Amino acid sequence: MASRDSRTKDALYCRKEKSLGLLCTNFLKLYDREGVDSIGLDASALQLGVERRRIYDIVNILEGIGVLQKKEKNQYTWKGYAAVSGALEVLKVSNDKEHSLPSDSKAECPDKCSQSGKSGELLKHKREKSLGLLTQNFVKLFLCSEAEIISLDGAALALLGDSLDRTAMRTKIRRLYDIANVFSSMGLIEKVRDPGSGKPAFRWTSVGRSGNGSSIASEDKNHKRRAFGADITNTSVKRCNTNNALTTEQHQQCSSKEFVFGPFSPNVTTVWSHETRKDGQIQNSDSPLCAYRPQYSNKAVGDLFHHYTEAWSSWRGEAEEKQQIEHASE
DNA sequence: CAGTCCCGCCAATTT
DNA sequence: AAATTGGCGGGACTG
Repeated sequence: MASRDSRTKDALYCRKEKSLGLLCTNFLKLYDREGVDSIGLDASALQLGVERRRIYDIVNILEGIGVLQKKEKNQYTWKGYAAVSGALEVLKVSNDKEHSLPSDSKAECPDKCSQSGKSGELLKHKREKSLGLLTQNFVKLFLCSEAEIISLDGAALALLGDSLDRTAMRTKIRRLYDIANVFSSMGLIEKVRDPGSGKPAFRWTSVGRSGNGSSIASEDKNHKRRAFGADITNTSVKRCNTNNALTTEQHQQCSSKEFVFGPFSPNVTTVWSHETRKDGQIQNSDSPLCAYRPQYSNKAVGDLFHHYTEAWSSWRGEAEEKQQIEHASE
């Protein structure tokens, strides 16, 4: 009922300090050291100074990339960046096998969904809307196509299957923002401007895409989001914190303009975003699967699907890195 | 004003 | 029943 708010005054509060991306950076920094292999959610929340809920977000996304793996209640196993390459490869393959767009109403569980009788409409597969699955599907969008730039709107549209529901779209996009922030903090993607519409979009930062290059490109070499002076503990004023009056912590203004984008190269080829009002510059291929094209009431989705089918014949040489997929240790 | 996305309510699951 | 998980989206914050 009554909510604690109206802190319109002394808010020395900086939103960026509470961002999921920063939290992720700190989380990773906290566990990316030798000797670590078990992560307790309680400890994480405590160490990072955030509520449990936030840890779940980070953990679920990270697990989708293979950085972590749930061990048991409250416990996750640290797999590290090294496991990302393998996880990404697995995602490509899995996408290869699925011959239909993943949607919210389509299950893809590998096991037999022996759901006999019993109107199990209620006991829906919870994975359907999990952040983890969304994360993986988002990755597939980048890895399984030639598209260089993808906007969250475009991704949401594609991942949504159809249902042009305004509400569903908004919710999906909101989730995508979370994932994008985490990925950005890890350097997996970079925010760019859609040259066509000028709207924000993301680009996968060469990790897993054509050309082996190297596993996980940058883990911590070029972070634009500066962390705090030296405190991993992200304890600061909340937007509307009642108790827990912290002393006047040294609040260095984090706003200003200090975005240090690396040497970008405004070089794009394909654009994934609805409203793509560019010339028919979209490369057209003649994949046999292009024939199968469900009637999406939206052109954007159609294009997206086009890219998917186009990607079917892309990865052929998968026998190059099949080593880091294990999970032997505990 | 258009993007972002924090925050935490509360439902679903698990213990 | 209590404790964990984690959808979901209102609405505050940017730029």
